[in-house]
Amino acid sequence: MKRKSVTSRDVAQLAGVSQSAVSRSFSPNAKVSEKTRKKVMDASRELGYRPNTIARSLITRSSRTIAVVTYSLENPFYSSVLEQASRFFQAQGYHLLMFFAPPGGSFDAVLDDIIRSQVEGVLMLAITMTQRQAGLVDDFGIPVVIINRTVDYAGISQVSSDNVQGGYWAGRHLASLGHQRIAYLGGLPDSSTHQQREAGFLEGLHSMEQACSAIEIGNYRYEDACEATRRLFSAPMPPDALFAANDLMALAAMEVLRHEFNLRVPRDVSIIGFDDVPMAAWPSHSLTTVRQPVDLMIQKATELLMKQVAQEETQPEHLILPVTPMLRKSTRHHADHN
Amino acid sequence: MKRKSVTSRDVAQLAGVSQSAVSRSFSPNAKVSEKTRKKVMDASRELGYRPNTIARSLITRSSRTIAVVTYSLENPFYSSVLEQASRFFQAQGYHLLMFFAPPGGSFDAVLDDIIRSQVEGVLMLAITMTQRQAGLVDDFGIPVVIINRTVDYAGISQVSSDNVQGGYWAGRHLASLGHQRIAYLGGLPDSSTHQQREAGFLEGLHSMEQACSAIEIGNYRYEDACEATRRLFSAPMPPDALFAANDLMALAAMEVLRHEFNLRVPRDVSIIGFDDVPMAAWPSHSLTTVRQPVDLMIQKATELLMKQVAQEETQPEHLILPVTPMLRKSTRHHADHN
DNA sequence: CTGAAAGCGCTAACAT
DNA sequence: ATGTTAGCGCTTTCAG
Repeated sequence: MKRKSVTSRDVAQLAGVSQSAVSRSFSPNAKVSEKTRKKVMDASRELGYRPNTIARSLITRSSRTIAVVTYSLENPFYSSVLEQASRFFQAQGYHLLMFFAPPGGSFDAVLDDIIRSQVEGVLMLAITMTQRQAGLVDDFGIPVVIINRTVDYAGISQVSSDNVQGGYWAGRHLASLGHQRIAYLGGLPDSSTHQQREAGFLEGLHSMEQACSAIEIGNYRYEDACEATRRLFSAPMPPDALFAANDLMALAAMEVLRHEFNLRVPRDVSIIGFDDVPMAAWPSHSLTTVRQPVDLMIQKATELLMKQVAQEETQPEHLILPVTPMLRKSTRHHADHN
Repeated sequence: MKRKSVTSRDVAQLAGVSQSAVSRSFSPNAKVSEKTRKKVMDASRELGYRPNTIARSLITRSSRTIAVVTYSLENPFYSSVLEQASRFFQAQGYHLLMFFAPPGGSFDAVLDDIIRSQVEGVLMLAITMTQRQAGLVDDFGIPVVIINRTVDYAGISQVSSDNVQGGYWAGRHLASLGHQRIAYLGGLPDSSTHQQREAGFLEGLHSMEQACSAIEIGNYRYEDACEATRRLFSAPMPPDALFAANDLMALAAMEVLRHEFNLRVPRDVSIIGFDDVPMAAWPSHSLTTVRQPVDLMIQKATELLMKQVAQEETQPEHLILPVTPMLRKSTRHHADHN
């Protein structure tokens, strides 16, 4: 039960070689004769030796560790990012160290924690940062890629999708369907995604000479979205169409409308979401939505981060990837409108 | 852009104290005068100094890191575990290091990786281990807690729920409803949860003098469960009731039955799931299921692991927590049966 | 209370 | 190709 602590010295002694020969034997591209390597490996096996990664990190100054920062994993989008990114980095000998930002959000303490931990890069999942905070991490010279949020600061890389365009399409589409009272179910008010989707949406409506009839906030969460939907549809003149800033909220609205207000979707109300989570395609929901290119976002973000970690001088990039409207059955068909 | 590398020596020099005074100033329970500590803190702030956690780990022999091992985060149950466990450990100055087991599953390489990384504990999420593998980690003297799986090995701690009892209830309940052709939609065949739920289910049916009419495997995954459901209900004598080994598969079955086979749930087919994920309670699904006490499982597992990490001599425990039947609308009411 | 000195386990020159 | 030596940045005796 006691912690074994077999060091390279122990192995060297047993194998009858120097300690550095042991070290070399465990380095992929070192110059060791097959004979010594074999002696070392045999001795290692016998003693159950494993190189101590921490000692290695101290001297090579590379922890082979990437920090992942997020507020929550409730949205499957982010657990998906986490899983894919982790597999990607793991394949290159890196590992992810988790940091959850406190709900309330004194994000600064987490930042401090991250810097102490000597990670070589930071992956931010949907973290809303101020320019000051972005500058703070940047000053430390540690590569950062932020996924699904933008911040008005050039020094760190950002990968997001075209939220404005997605919102614009949603607005125009609902208006083109002949809806007259079109509402917006917003996400976290401070988030760039919320703001951009809303801005695009309003512009889309405007381009069809319509305005937004009502706005409520669901904070990207299921329960909050249910509440917001109840408020929207308890009004004297309830909406006849709804754009939600993500799928989870769109689905929440659909549940509330169908089962509490006895409204039919899309007959009485059209709904559009954002993300295209797997569940959106389930036949029961068949949610019309704006697809974010999740896999591509993850791929770009991880590659970008890896590149910055590997090479000293790489310029930050701001990537905005295209979204795709997914027409399903939660919105009226054009022919339906009178 | 260059990596800053401010060391305690730099701070000491600026503050006009010794390097060890700096170290002491950053140790919570060290004996330093307020005066020196202040000098040190001021100098630290000026230089942007952060103690190097890696160097500290090397000497204290404690990485303050816990490994989390999982196959996938597709099931929200596990992202939930991850988030809650992470917050718990973070509050005590520990962080989680992610390890994803390869899909095919040469789990041994991951084990080696984990040992090298000098973590102080391991949290296994739904990892199916052989006795040999369990013994291997145990031999290293590193505390392990395995959540939602059992393995026939006493040396490591295990936290699961009463799968046998849950399956038993499902079997008896479906039989008591008057169903005649009751099928099982299984999870990963090798997993202890699958085996225990199935065993309990068959026993429950048996206690009502019924047998299981058909078994198909859905591997705990949505798509696989859809396929399995199609096979089950394409048979000449399709089931009139179904017990799925988790909610995700139960919901998949519900989608397929309603939208591909035009069957009504529960009128034509009763369905019972396992887990009680949030989605199960959505009115559209209203899935009758066996609730696992997720929060309690997480709490017990993290506390157990923390205890073992903190104290050398703690006995492994095998916890089996009680499950709760959640009667919703995917199963017939008793009065319905003729 | 504070500084000097000795490593933690390893890698990376530098000799040999 | 191998051994010797000098640290990586920090914590922790040990004197003073």
